Amino acid sequence: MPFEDKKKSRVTLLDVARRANVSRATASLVIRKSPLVGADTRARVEEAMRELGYVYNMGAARLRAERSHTVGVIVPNLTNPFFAELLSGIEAVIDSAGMVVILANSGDLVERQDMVMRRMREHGVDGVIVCPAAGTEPAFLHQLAEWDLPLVQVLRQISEEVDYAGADYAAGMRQAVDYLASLGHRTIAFAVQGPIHSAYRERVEGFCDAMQSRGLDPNLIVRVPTQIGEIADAAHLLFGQVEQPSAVICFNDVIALGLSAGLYDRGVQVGQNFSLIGFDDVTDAEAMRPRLTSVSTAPVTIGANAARLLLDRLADPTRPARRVVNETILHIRQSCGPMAISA
Amino acid sequence: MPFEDKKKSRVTLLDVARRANVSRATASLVIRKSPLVGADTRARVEEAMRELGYVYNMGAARLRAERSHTVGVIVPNLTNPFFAELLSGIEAVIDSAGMVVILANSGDLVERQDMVMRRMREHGVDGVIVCPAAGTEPAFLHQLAEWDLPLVQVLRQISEEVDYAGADYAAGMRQAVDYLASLGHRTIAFAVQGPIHSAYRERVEGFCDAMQSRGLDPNLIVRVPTQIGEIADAAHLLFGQVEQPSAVICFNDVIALGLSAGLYDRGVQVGQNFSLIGFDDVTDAEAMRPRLTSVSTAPVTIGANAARLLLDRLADPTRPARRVVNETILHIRQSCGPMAISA
DNA sequence: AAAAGCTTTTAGATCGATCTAAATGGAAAG
DNA sequence: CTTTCCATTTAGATCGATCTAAAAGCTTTT
Repeated sequence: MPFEDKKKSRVTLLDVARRANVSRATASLVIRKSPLVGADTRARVEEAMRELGYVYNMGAARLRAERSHTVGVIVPNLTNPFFAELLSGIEAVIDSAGMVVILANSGDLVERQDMVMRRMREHGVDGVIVCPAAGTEPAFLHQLAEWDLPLVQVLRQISEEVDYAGADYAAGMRQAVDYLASLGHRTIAFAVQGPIHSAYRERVEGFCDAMQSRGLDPNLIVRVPTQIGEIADAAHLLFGQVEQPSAVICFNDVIALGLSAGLYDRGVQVGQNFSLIGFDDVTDAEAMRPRLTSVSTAPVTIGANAARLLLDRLADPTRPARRVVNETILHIRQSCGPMAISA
Repeated sequence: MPFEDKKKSRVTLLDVARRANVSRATASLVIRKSPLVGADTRARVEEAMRELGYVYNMGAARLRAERSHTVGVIVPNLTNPFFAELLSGIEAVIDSAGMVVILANSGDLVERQDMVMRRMREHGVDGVIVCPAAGTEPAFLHQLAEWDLPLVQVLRQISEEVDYAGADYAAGMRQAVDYLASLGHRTIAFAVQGPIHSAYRERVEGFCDAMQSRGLDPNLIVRVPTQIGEIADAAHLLFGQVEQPSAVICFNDVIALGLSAGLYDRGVQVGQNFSLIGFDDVTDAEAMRPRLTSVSTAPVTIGANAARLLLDRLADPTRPARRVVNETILHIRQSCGPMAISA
C-alpha cells in the first residue's frame, strides 16, 4: 500500500475506498447509509474508516449536496436567562436530528440582525430560527422567502404566513387577571418594560381585554426601567396613581423580582397586603421569598417546538405555515393574597 | 449578456466575474480584499456583486482554503444563566472577528462531549472553546492536539499546557473569608453543590487555605441539592453541626439565593444574625433582599478572554500556552453583618 | 529599442465529497 | 444458451471557491 498517510494530510474518502478495495462512490454510499450497498462491502468500508480514523468532511459534502446540516439561531439577547432556556430547547432537538446550531445575537437591533442574517447565508445554513428584533419589518421575511431560506419565528411574530412557535401570552394574562379577580382585586396594575414587539403587544392586549371583560379599568400600565437594579426603586410608581392598585401583574419575572424587592423596601408585605404575579415562571420563582406566583411560558418547550417546526419545513418546503402556540399555566405560589386582607 | 440568471440557481463568483469583465481569480481577490487588484477593477467587481446580489459561499471557500471561519463552543449546561453570560461574551468577540459560533451542550457528560467533539470536527471548525465536562481526562486534550484542532479551556482546566481562561476562584474565596473574619466571624460554613471539577476543587481548596491560614476550622463543608427548589430546605444542614456557624459562603449565587430563602423560612435574619456570601455575582444579586454580598467572577469577561485566546492561537498555532485568570471582586451589599450582633 | 522590473490579471488545477448514468455480475426466465 | 431483470458497483462530471505559476501591461533603466 504505497498511499497510506503521506504526511499530515487529512484522511479522505478516497483513502478509505482504496483501503477497502472499493470505489469512492461506494464508500460514499456507505457513509450515507444507503441500502444499495451489500452487507459485506459495507462492513469492509466501515472497518477501513475505523482503521484510518476517517472524519467526514461536511464542508465538501455541502458543496455538492446543497445541505449543510446547519441551522442558524438568532436571539436578541443571550444574557437573559429566558433566551438561554429557549436556546437550550432548540439545541437539544437540532442536535438529536444530527445537525448543529450556529448562534448569533442580534442585540434587538435590526441592522445587526441583517448583518447576522447575511453571515448565516454565507455559511449556507439550511434554515434559521429567529426571535425577530423589535422593529423588524415584514419585508425582512419576504426577503428571506425570496432567497428561499426556510425560517421559523419564535417568541415574536412578524407575519402570520410564516411558521411560528410561541406561547399564548394573551391567555396567560387572562389567567393572571382571573386569578386576581377571584381573590377580590379590582384595581390591578401592569408593569411593563423593554422594546415593543408582538409578544409585548399580545401581553398588553391580553391584559386590557381580560380587565375590560370584567368591567375593570385596564389603564394602570406602568413602565419600569430596563436595568434590573433600578426596578426596585420604580416600585413607587405603583403608588403615585389616582386609584391605588392592590395588585400588580408583571411583564416578566425579572420585573417581578425587582418589584418584590422594591415593595419589601417600602414595608409592603407581598402576598399579604399586596399581590404580585410574574410571567415566564423562571427557576428563580421557586427560590424567592415569598415564592412567586407566575404564569409559566416554558421557554425550553417553545424552543423545542420551534426546532421541530424547522425540521418539518426542511423535510417539506411547500407545506403550509403552521403556528404552534403553547398553553400557559398559572403556577400559584405565595405572592398573592385575597383582597380582603389588603383592605 | 446571455448568462444572466438562468433559473433559480445561486449567483456564483463566475457570474460576478463575467458581469464585471474580469476572471474568476480576480473576482476572488476582490472579495478577499487583496491589495493586488487595481482600484477601478475592484470598484467594477463590487458593483457587479451588488447588482447580482452575490452571496459569498463559505462552504466552497473552506474546502479549498482549509479555514471555515467557524468556532465550536461546548458548554455543560445552557440553562444555567452563568453559562449564558459566558456564551454571550464569547459570541461577541468571535462575531467581531468575522467568525461564527457553533454551539453544543455536553450536559456535563464525557460521552456526549466526545460525540459533540466529533461533530465539530466534521463541520471543520477552526478551533474550539470548551468548558470540559466533569471527569474529562487529560487524554481528551492530547487527542485534540493530535488532530491539531486548537482548543481553549474555559472556566475549568484539565491541563496546564493548554490555553485557559477563568477566574481566580481561590483568591475569591480568600476575599470572602477575609471579609467575614474582619467582621469577627470564626465559624464559617461552605455550601457546595454539583459535579467535581477543577473549578470546584479550586474553590474548596481556596476556602480551606484561607480558613487555615487564619487558624480557623475549614471542615464545615455542606453539600446541598442540585434542584434549585430544594436548596432552601437544606438550610437546616447548617444547624445540625457540632459547632454552630455564624456565616456561610456559597459555591455560587444559586445556592446563596436558595439558602437565603431557607434561612428566611427559619426566621433567621440574614445580614443581621447570620451572614451569607454568594459567588459569581449574577445580576439577581442586586435584586434580592437583603441584597446579596457576592464574589464577582464576571462570566462575560471570561468568555471574551477565552475567545481572544482562541483567536490569538489561530493566528499563531505555535505560541506557548497562556492562562488568563481574571481577578475576582468582592461586591459588598447587605447579606453580611458583624459577629457581635449575631451573639 | 531592448531589457528589466513592477503591478495587475488570469488559466487551470485543486479541495473532498455527491450525483448521474452506465457498467457489472449473477440469478431467473424464456 | 440467450435474454431479461435485479442488485451492486463505479467512472467521471460537478459543486464554488482558492491557489499556483505564469502571462500581460506598464514603466523605468540601460
